[in-house]
Amino acid sequence: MGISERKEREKQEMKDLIFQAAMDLFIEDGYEKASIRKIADRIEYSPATIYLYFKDKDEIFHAVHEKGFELLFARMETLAVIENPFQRLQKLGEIYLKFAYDHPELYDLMFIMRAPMEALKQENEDWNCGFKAHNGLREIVRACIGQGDMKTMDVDVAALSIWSFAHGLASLAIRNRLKMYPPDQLDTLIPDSIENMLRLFRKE
Amino acid sequence: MGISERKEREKQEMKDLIFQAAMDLFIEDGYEKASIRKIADRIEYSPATIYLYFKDKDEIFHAVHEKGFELLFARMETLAVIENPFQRLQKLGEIYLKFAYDHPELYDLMFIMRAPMEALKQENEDWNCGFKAHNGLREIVRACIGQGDMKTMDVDVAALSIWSFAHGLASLAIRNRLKMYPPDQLDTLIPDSIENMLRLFRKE
DNA sequence: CAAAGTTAATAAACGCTGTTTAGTATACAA
DNA sequence: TTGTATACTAAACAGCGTTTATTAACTTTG
Repeated sequence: MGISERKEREKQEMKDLIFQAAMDLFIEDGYEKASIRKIADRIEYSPATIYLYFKDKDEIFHAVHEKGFELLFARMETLAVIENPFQRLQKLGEIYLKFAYDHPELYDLMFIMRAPMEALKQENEDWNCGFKAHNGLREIVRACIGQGDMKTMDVDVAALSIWSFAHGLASLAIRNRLKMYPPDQLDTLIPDSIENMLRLFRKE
Repeated sequence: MGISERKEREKQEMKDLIFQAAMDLFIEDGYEKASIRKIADRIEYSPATIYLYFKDKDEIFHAVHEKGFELLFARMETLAVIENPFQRLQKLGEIYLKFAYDHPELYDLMFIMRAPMEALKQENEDWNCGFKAHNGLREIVRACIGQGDMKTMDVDVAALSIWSFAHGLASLAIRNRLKMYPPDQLDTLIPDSIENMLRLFRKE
């Protein structure tokens, strides 16, 4: 009996359809504009139908947030070919901040907004994407210190510090808190700050 | 004729009343719960009355955000008596992060939420609180470098880096992105990270 | 003092939001 | 063909920020 398989498939296709509409609307106009009703409108179903496939809005945007991590991880794959751990760290920072610059709404959802974390809480799940990303950073930091490219310090301390710095920079920019610097000054100030920070962590 | 003065005074008192209700609700339950209708309820006026004293919700929460900066600046006054610039920087970091820990909702409004920045945009004003706070940091950094307590680097680069690090730490914690570290590990990891970061900036 | 003008306050509505409920078709199984 | 399970939705609920029209009170003027 292939009927239940087809139904399963159709259910997944519908879920994908909803997700894709949510993703598109979100990327286009941000979280505020991506309402359940507009998602429903776009796929030409009623709002109530959405709730047959997703528990609530948080769950939809948790899915979008996961897709964001997929995009970030895809960009990170280029790291594997870099031999030198410190160069890998440098490139990781570049990728991370470029991602925030290219997809501010996605970055916002992944690292600033509350919605996707609320979805985790309800399902009693771990923040696996976040764990994986942070673990990537930690392993690079470990290699840097092990190789003697980075000053001797606790791996977790270094990883948390570097992430905090990068996230601070990205989130201050995204949430419009860098008004004290004119845009053209920021264009040099931000790369300079990153370079300077790497210099401080580097050994010698 | 003292009538117009009295009216002026009453107008200000009403504005204060609304502001105080907004502040209390916000501190108690956060931004989501502090709706115009609940503010109106609390002071026993109709929601429409609020709009006679504030242009919109953003303007109310811009006022709350300014009050937050007042509280932060009050805490910063203890810095003046510290002679050594690097100790002043250390203390500033401590005050900044303690503030974020003590008043997460206020910190959120001041440095993460979009609402108060939207209010600025509409009035075409500058982010004076932010400018003032950042200038305080910059002057301390300038003194540190001038005195030879901090490694030689551009003042703006150092100030932006330190702020980004501190804000990154605070905002990751407030927006629940540090789940990869159990709370008791964070209790030591965060102070260690701050100490380590200061060590990296310190000369010698 | 009464009439006119000004101001403060609000009830009700508008157009949104996320979510739930009850009911209707349709597709499948017996 | 009949009965049941499934997919879907119209309508409603309860909330939101905000605006409009109206009332009530107070102040000024003739």
